[in-house]
Amino acid sequence: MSGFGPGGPFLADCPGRMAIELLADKWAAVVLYGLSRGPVRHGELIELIGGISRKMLTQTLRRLEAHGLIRRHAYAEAPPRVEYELTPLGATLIDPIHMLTEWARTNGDAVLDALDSAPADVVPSRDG
Amino acid sequence: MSGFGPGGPFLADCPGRMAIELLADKWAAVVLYGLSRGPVRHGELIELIGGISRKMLTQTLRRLEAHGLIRRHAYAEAPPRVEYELTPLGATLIDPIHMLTEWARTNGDAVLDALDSAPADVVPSRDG
DNA sequence: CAGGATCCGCTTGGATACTG
DNA sequence: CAGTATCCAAGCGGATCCTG
Repeated sequence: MSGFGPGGPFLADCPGRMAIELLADKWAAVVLYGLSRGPVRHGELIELIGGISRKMLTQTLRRLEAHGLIRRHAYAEAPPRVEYELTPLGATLIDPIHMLTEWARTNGDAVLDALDSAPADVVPSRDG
Repeated sequence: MSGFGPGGPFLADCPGRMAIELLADKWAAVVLYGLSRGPVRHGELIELIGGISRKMLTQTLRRLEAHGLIRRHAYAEAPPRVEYELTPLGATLIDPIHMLTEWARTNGDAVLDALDSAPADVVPSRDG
């Protein structure tokens, strides 16, 4: 990160931004985490994750694949079977993601508590 | 996370999702990181981050404030001065975010390398 | 300087239907 | 089953103008 020296921008153009933008995606981290135990099929991921459409899943998988984080393996069978798995590079992201989930287990209640005493016009999906 | 037992969805409805969605935002993590050294003014954040519009910054700040991660302090002066700082709760998120930046420093090149040999129709802003 | 209000283009993302 | 293509509504996000 090159730290932030007084006066200069420290956040733009640093590699950390790439990691942030990689996960600044509704589904990227969730999909990666879903693959953390081993190869999973397309349909399995749909059920596993819950709430994601096939379109978004495919789109997310393609993106992660392009970034070298996952690998796609299509079997020439009928009916077709396609499995996705983490690459060694992708596997290194599991720890940071896991830290986030750990954080949530510890501080999740505090966040929900804060949301209760919030104006509610900033947070789209609370009660509705 | 309650692990994932065979058969049931493991990702929906777990507190980890909240943390993911909290940071699954183009600017949330970046703003938090920008505040990690102490109170910063609105205008300073604009220059510090680089690329964010005032509208998005304000919006992001409001959201983080609603989640109890940052605190807003407006001084009754002329010209107006408003500073933002992490709450103790928000400060606990710095470590996980820092892990991501560390990951990027280590694996950033590998990701960029993978992007080079990618179809390029999946990754919006590479060369253009 | 901080930030609300408005307008508007563009992207996001779901639903559906179709291919292999 | 896995994936694409098309349509379309909703929201994001920038530019601009205005207030305190």
